[in-house]
Amino acid sequence: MKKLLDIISEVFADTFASCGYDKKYGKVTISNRPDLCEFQCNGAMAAAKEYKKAPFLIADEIVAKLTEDAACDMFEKVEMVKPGFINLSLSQHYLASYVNEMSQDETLGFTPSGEPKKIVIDYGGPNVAKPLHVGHLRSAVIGESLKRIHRFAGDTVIGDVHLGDWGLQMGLIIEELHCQKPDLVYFDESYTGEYPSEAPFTISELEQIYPAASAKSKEDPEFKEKAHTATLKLQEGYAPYRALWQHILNVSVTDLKKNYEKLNVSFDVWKGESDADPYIPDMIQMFVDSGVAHESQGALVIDVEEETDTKTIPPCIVRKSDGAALYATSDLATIIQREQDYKPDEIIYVADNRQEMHFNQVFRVAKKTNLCPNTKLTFQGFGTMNGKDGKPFKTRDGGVMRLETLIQSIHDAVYARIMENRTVSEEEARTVAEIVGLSALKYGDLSNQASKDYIFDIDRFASFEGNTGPYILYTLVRIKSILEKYTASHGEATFSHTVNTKQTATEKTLMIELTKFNATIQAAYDELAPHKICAYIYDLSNAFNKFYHENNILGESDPEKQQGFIALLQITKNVLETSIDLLGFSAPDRM
RNA sequence: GCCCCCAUAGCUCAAUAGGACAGAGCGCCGCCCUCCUAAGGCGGUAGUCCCCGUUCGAAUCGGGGUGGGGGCACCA
Repeated sequence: MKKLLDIISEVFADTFASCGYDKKYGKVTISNRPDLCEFQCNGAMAAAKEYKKAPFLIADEIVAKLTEDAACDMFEKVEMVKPGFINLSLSQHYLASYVNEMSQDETLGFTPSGEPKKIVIDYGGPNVAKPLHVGHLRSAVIGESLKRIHRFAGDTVIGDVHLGDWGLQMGLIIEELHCQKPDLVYFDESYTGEYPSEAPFTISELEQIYPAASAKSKEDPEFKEKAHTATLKLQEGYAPYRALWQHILNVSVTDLKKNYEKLNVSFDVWKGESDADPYIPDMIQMFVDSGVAHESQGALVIDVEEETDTKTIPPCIVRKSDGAALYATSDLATIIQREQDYKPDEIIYVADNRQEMHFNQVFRVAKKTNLCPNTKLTFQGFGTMNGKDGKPFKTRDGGVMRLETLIQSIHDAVYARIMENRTVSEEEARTVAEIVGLSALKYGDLSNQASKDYIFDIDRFASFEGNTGPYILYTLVRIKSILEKYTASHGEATFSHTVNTKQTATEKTLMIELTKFNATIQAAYDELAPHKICAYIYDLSNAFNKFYHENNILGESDPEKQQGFIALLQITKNVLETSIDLLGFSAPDRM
């Protein structure tokens, strides 16, 4: 479905053209003065520059032309104001027909502007054997939303968790296991049998093994050396270590999946750095053969400076002086792997802002060496999650908070709020608290621009008042409740109503708000900006609540008018539900 | 030292092409529940870090400052 603003803009563009002006000045926008009008066109003022003519004269011409044209039944009002604004109000029957059409559409009137693409979204980046902490939250929450928005727009999306499952950390764990459980068959070099299918450790053991190993390696050079050797053996394919590594991976991934599930975050593929490893030798060889790479201080590097740079961007190191691969190597090899496996049109990396230069380097190397000539590489950085003091979010004692702990505290806060003045069973309150808590957490994060730092304030996010997830859910629950009551007395078959062609003020405002859905989703899609969806559903919820207060829906005596109300509630519910799904959470039936 | 990002009401965030009077929420002060969930609605309070410039018009663009965060090759 065409966006309402585009339809109106076309009418205006034609009018500008027929008056002898460039079509481009016909652009119509949402009014920023709702007290004066619903939509506005400022083109006359922009055109005044080009045509050296007073803006109000141009605007007058346009208004006059528009008023005599038939298209004018679209509008209730078209008028010129002061310097050269053209103010519009939409006619009620036109608005109603637009909303009705929208409600019949599977995607609620949203038709993506471009061709469907294939996209890989790289979000997550957890390390195996380490619990998720708050630093993983934003990547997961933002990435998940972007994935859903792209899918809604018809794109094929592959969400990849991109595990940190390779490198020295694995050697450290293996070596520490060696110390703690030397009798395991994996450490018996004479062992020739099958390796057990059961992992020789639990997730909680694993979680304590890594920090122990990491600490030990800092104090004990001999241990570090052994870990290094173990890493090397693993990477060379030494069977017992490979078997052990597989166990570490399995145990860890099972646990990670469980935790991501709590966040309503899921990945299509669980690939990791290890999957890129096989591509590294050939890639390095290609870098050398093609002459783009050169040696510098013992390392193999590729220059990525460009003439237009305002800042110096250092060469990208693709091989350390000891011959080992590093972060950039792995990311480059991953691009090759993705090209081979998926041939994506675009790869979007959702990562901390601090990694911007790293990705900049990687992207430039990839383009320079033709790893992915037809693939757009996008870095979507996100800011730091700070505590109320404005400094990076920490636990009371200054440590890194586990994600589980954070989620639990949100649940508790919401649970307490529900129990405060409700008499639902404790059990129901628990279930509802999880759903509502997730909305608090995700909405709190996503309502901010991704690239900016934000302050994580659990009390504010979990509040049921103001611009919060729970407030949105509350509005949705209220609509559901009314529809349920209506259905109980009128039966299911009554849901084919259409919205009213004569509207009260708040009813019309609500409808206009609904028409903005497709443009909002388009903007969120184009700009990778879930916060625009948050802002939209907050406005929509407010519009609904005002309508709700002005009109008694179930008590309406005119059955036709009431049916119109019900239709309006239906579509409002659909838009809200669809929107929160794009953000990655859902609503309970009651709260 | 060099470079990048950020700066909007007491606090947390918006602002769709450079457009009209910079919008919300929290907080604070009033008013509204015999009525579909008052978890709400209505009204009041208060702001673009500073200076200069471009423009009919600047939070937005340019120049200069101040303050905060971050990055500057073998960590990820």
